[in-house]
Amino acid sequence: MSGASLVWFRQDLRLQDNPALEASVLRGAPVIPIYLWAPEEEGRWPLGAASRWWLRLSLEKLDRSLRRIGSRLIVRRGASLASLLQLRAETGAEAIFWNRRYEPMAVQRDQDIERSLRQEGVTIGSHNAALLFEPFEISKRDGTPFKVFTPFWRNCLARRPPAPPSPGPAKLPQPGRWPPSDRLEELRLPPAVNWARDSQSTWRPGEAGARAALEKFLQGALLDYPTSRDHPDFIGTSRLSPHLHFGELSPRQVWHAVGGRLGRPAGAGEAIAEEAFLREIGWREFAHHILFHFPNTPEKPLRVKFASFPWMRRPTDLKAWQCGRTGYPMVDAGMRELLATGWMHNRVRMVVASFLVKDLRIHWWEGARWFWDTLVDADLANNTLGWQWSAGCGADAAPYFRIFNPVTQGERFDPQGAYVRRWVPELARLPDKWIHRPFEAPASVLTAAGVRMGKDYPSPLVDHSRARILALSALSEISG
DNA sequence: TTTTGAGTTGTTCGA
DNA sequence: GTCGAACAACTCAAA
Repeated sequence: MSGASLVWFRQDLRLQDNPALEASVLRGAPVIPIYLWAPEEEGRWPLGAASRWWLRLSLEKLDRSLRRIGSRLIVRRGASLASLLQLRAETGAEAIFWNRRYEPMAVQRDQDIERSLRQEGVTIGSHNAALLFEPFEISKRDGTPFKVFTPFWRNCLARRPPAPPSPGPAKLPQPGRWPPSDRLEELRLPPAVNWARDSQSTWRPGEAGARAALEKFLQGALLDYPTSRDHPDFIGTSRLSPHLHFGELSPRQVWHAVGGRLGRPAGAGEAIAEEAFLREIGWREFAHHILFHFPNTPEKPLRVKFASFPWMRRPTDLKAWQCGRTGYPMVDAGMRELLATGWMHNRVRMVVASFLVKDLRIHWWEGARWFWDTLVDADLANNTLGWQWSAGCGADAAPYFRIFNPVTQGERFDPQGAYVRRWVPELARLPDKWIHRPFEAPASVLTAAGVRMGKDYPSPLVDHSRARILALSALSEISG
């Protein structure tokens, strides 16, 4: 019999629709599933606290699922190449399979590893589990990558649709003897401080949780998605982002589940909703496309003239933004939701991002870094695209004059103030009229609601209309 | 090569 | 209260 196959799990923590796993089964030899913990190989972006919390639970679930089909997950700390060579020596493995990643550090590392292992005579198989379309297969007519979303997505939709997802293996062939595994506790994944108090009740990491979330979304919120996705006070979005990031669910599964629902006549409303939702999956594709072709965007603006933008250094204001104490209820509610649950509603992400980069004129890096540490769905491609877009220096960036007004956004998308009341409880007793602008409320109203401005709730860090004008003039400095 | 139309998510002002 | 126009100039994609 030929030597065993290693299946190297990375951001593909699932058994279904997992091409690397399938390839290893097809090979016919014993299969040894492994996970390698090497945060120092992630460059400037080692997993943040919220992601580590998620990863810990997801790995546990993966191990349990593997045990149900006669296998298990072998975990190792330390440099990936060294671990792979060590595992090969211990098990006599002759082939290694993995699914591709697209972050610049990971691409480089994987290439190096592949070269070294091939020299050792190991068979390597790398597959696509994370994207509907490979970034290196999509290009404009002239061969260069797209930089605008709409033509990019049109091009994707005109292609052969992604293959249907495959079911997971019913059984995995075991090796005669299992190599030793580090215990998950030894990786010290979850942060010492349990900052994610509410995360446990909000999320169900792992493949089963991911499929349940998808199912729930398809049967519930999808139909109203085009409008309800903008209202942060109830669950109008899919909340699939962390599952997709860790690969507990594949975009192919989402694509086919959305398009291929049985027993429902596809009315016009449904078609519009499905299209709108798949478009968001398209943005995820686009973010990976941009990151793959412009690998320095996590640190450098895509539009080079932004390199000279006069960003401000104001650590106290940054801290206030992080803790949700800016004096703008919509911003503060979002930042507190993030700290409590490891997630923030998309509409609110745009509001808080605009506030940081336009009202405070703090560098988008600071926002990107904070999101990286606190989001359970932190994803280098999405995070980079989102922050550069907000700052106006990225792909398809917002026009210079698009500066969100945190009060207007609150009144439009959280008209009853339910979202603010939930996350900024000290304002809960304010009437709707003032909930998004407590700093303008008459003294009597504040007293009646038990709010002392500057004590129970902070006065605004900046005056928005003034900050807006300053942002516009700063932007005009770098144009022309 | 040149030209043309278009580009996720907004705000404000004045009629 | 509602509505349309103005808000830069630039870059991108495709004809």
